[in-house]
Amino acid sequence: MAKVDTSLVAHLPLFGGVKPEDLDEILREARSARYPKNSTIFEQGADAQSFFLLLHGHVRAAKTTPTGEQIVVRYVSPGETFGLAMAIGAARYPATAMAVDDSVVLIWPTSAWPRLIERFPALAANTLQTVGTRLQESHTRILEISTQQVEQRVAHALLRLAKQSGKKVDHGIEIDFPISRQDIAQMTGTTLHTVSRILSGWEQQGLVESGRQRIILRDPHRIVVLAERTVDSGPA
Amino acid sequence: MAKVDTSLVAHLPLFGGVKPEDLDEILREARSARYPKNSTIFEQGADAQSFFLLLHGHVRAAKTTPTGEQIVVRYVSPGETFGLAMAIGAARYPATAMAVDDSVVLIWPTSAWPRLIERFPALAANTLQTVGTRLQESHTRILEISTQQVEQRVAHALLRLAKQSGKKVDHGIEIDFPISRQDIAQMTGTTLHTVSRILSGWEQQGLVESGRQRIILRDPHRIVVLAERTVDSGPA
DNA sequence: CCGGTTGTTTGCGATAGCGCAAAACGGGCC
DNA sequence: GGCCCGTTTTGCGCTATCGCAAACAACCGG
Repeated sequence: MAKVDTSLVAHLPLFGGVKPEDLDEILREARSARYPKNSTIFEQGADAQSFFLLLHGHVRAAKTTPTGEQIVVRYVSPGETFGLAMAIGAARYPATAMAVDDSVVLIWPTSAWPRLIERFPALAANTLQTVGTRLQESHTRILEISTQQVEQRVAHALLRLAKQSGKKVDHGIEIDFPISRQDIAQMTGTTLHTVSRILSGWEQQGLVESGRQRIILRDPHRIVVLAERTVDSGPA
Repeated sequence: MAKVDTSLVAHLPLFGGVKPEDLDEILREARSARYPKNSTIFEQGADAQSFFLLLHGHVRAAKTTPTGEQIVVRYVSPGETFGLAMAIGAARYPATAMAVDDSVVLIWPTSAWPRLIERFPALAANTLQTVGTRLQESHTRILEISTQQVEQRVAHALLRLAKQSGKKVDHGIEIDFPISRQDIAQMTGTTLHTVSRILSGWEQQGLVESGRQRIILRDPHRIVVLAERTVDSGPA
């Protein structure tokens, strides 16, 4: 099995307060794997046999209703954990994880978790911190869906994606993984049609440039303004 | 200061895996306080100086936008913790907590948390579990707001309230704390007007009986049906 | 280089739910 | 017992957004 260099992961929040030699021990329990673009890492409802740390690539976590509709729970960036079902005492994954880019992950067996946190309590504290942060973000998202119009929500979503995974390009910021209108719709609680209309509009105003699964923010500042705009009318 | 009997709280999830004598030590760091109905326990944005365990009563956690709109994040029931800002490494409370009933809480200073989890790692593990569960519930809520119609969402909200804080009464289940249409609107991402219309309709069909800040589910079973109903039309 | 597949754009109704306004209601307080 | 205030109800027009359908466009594999 490929050995993972501790120096590559030592700085991650997950391992804060863990001594280097302990880190080595933790990593010895993991294996690494590569998931090609568009492959499924685990499926909602499946036995939660493992938990993951993303090293390279991007992973989309999505939740599906009984009737087949989905929402994107989040996009996972390198350095983040996902599939932490055991942290909440769940035996099954509450969402589906799919690689949106060729991705590399570290995989621990779920069964190792209790022992790991007992030996290295910092792991539990760190995980609590990240899960807590996600909870707060989740509440913010509920607040937005509940109180803002679609256009503002899409603006917020793009700004967040740009912050999280934006790559500077010539004149603007590009979201550096493939993302469709449908995906954005599923992040903002709307339909791909509405997202398409909004982006078309923005494109005409020079706010963004976009194409097939590709979005570049050309004028982030004005998008921020849009995101914060109150419901009342624009320029009379 | 009133001494808290360990036997009253020993069974709570928060203290799972904590030895009785340790529990005693943990409780010694807390003080208890009583908040009368409608009093504010802490305000969004305030310094997170304490975290709380609810012993009696009910607490509403709500988040407010810059423009003054709010959502109800959750209702806290006895035995649950709240105000865990430190768990996510936040210096300020992300929401406002208000007692909806006369309530009694245990209060620990935020500063005690790091020491507590170091000495009693089970606390971190237990808290991780509850925060993780809340995160999942939060995702479920996003899924509902994004994919269901208002009526279904209200149905789900009432069923959850009934499960969490329902009191059996003559013919039905009563939500055993004061809750207004506005509150329900803020839980489901709609307006008090719409909630009022829906409840009026349900009342006529004998599904619920309600009044000023009071709701009784008369026919939970049919409400479940409503909650699960797909968007398509009702009886042709 | 071509055909198929997947993602995007856009037009055009249809409508669920909002927002405003006003009236009715209920309960506690003096 | 009567008044005042917060809550609830309800009517009515409005519109943001959906939903469907159809035409495009871009990429992929052969």
